Amino acid sequence: MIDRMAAATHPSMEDLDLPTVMHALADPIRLGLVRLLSDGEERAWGDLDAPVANSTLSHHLKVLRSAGITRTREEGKRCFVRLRSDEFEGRFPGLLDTTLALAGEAGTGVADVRLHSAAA
Amino acid sequence: MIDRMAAATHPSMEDLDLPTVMHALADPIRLGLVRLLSDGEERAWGDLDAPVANSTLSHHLKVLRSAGITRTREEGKRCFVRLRSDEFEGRFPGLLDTTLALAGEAGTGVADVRLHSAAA
DNA sequence: TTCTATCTTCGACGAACATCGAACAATCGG
DNA sequence: CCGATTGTTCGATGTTCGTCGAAGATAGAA
Repeated sequence: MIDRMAAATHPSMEDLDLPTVMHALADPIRLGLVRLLSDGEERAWGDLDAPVANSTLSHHLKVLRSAGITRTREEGKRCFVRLRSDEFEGRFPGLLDTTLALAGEAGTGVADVRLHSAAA
Repeated sequence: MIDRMAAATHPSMEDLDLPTVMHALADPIRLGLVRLLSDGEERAWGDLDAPVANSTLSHHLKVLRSAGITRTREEGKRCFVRLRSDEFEGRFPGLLDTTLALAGEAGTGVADVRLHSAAA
């Protein structure tokens, strides 16, 4: 149907509003993903190990992408994800850094998202 | 039924998790309320002028209260609301300040919540 | 071309959510 | 005691959300 080739659509930062962004950050799995990506490195989709089905993981990544938080790059058959840190910082100053600092601590209700065995 | 006298229940900061807090901050009306309270002053419930029915406003204030963001005080027949700034800062450092800074700007999707004519 | 790996989309489900009006409880003033 | 004021709760409605499995689409390997 869609577009592994049409390159997953990414919103312009100007088009984003605060409620949308907050909502994207209001889920344990998505916070776990953001935490995993917090070092700024790009990660392969297939290396992401979250406690949900692949279809659900795809959904969560779409929500993060739609909220301007992550960028997805397609390379052949595989996908890579990373934070849009700099751009996001320009639109919502401080929000990502603050959230990452909080999501990094234990007991904050963030899901355990890690990398599959063969880490990069 | 309940308890204008049992004093609206407020959670302990340790019992709060990040997804809950983010969710509370993911609504235009609630962000508008938080913005209105951002100066730290206590406001009378009846002075709050939000574009929703009273029952809905009551609901939103309950969500904020349950997320540890606001505190409600009852004095006789009337209610007063204020932010739990200091306590909240201790549990989620930086989050409230960052959010308030962002909610204060235009074009961020925050609802227009103000005070009724007779402002305090 | 055919098969395989890699995501994405579809369709469905139950749960949670925002919203309203009406009914209710509590307090204060006659 | 009666009535007005002030929020809160209830019940209902329509929407959105998180989740899954199955089916689809694409790129590369065989």
